[in-house]
Amino acid sequence: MEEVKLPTFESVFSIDCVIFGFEAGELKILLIERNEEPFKDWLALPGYMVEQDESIDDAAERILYELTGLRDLHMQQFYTFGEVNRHPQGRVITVAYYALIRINGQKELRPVTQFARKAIWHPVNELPKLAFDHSEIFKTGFNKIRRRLNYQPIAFELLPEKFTLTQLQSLYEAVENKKLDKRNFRKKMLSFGFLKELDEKQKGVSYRAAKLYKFDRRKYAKIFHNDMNLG
Amino acid sequence: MEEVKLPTFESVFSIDCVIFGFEAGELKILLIERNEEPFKDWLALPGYMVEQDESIDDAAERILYELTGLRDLHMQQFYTFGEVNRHPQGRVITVAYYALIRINGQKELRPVTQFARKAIWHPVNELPKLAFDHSEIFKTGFNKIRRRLNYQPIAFELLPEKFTLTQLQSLYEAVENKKLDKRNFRKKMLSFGFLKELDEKQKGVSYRAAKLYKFDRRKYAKIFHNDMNLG
DNA sequence: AATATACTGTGTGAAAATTACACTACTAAA
DNA sequence: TTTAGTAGTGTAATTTTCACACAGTATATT
Repeated sequence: MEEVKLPTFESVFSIDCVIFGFEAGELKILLIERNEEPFKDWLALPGYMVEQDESIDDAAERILYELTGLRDLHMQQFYTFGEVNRHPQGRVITVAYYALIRINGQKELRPVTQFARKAIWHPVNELPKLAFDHSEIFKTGFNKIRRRLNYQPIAFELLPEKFTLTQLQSLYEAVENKKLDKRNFRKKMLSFGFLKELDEKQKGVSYRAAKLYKFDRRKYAKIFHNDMNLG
Repeated sequence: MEEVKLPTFESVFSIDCVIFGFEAGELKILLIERNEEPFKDWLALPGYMVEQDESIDDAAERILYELTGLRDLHMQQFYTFGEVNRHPQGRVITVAYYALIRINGQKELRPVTQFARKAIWHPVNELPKLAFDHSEIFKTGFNKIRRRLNYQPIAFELLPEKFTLTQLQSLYEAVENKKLDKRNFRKKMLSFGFLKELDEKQKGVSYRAAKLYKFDRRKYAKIFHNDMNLG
């Protein structure tokens, strides 16, 4: 980082977002390329300051939109980072949020402020060093969703609306970073009863097309008041 | 609440603590009686502002000590509350922490600031309305430890160092609010292998004394890298 | 010393869940 | 029509969970 004189400020709150996506069998997160000091040109989590008159949940939505152009995802707070010197310009306590979304080739990622030069999807495996303590924030968030995957229906937010069981399995394998047994996985998933088999098949593959399924949110809610146990 | 003119302030961070204790088969939390506006004379969670030059973890320790006289407990952050109007005097975002401790009859609870008149243990079942949004904070914290009880060895922080299996069971029953089967509970607990049977028995009971056990932190760490599954 | 009281400590069988494991069926492309 | 590549399926062994009841023992009471 260059030596530049920067203004300092008193206590402020900020938000940082860890947004997961799944594409080509690979788990990715959304990063921005910073266009301002400090850490100009570095990759960072989308994050910015909370305004006086907005709740932190609202701030998270706004900030993500401004830095990446993404809207209307259900973000969820997961941890607050409050070390004294985590930000070089002053005291900044940041509340970290995560969300999981379908990566949508056509939906363009376009920051609406100058603060981010661009937003990109980056595989979680080969992450470079990120600005501030963002590497740590990412790691904490990844552990969080890794655990939540097994008792909350978050996998379906990462997949297209219609998906094959193999896609679902490969998502679990990517997050848990281990191979699962195909027959056992399918048996268990279907036994929950919240997957709806469609009268449709996968298109555009050069081999036997698989059946498509949908996640049935209503059935899920009926069956589980809270948890599913994929332990 | 009375109509009093109060100063306002800009953004500040605060900490609120949800401290659980277990006594006489009952789960309790630590509350203070406020001695200052707003919510003077109300019961509240121990909580106060974070200073400029302390991390939030440090602040949590300091604040708990100042308001209750308690020290050296391992608190853990669990959620951050950031609604705009949660505090009548200005914008206050609060990071909530929990801890579980042995209630120790002889250890006196004595606030070291005038801000709290006194600190008391209150059963979690019949909680009155608390100051600010503290009822909500408590509820969130209680749900958190209810879940964590099943995959982290937190129960042992609430019990005396030497405890009987029946005491352990009644703690689980209090937190989960349901009866458990004695034989199955003991079988499963012992099967983990981290309870050390002592050559000692319960004292001062007017019936057959039960064996005492200790939680063996070293064995626990060896056996579980992370989790135990009491599902 | 006998008796009442109150909790401790223990085992088994049935049911359910988890695991390991391998081949045929199908589709598209060559 | 052949090839390449994934889809889709069942069973048996093992492990885990669950339901369930009574004799043993320390103390207090008479």
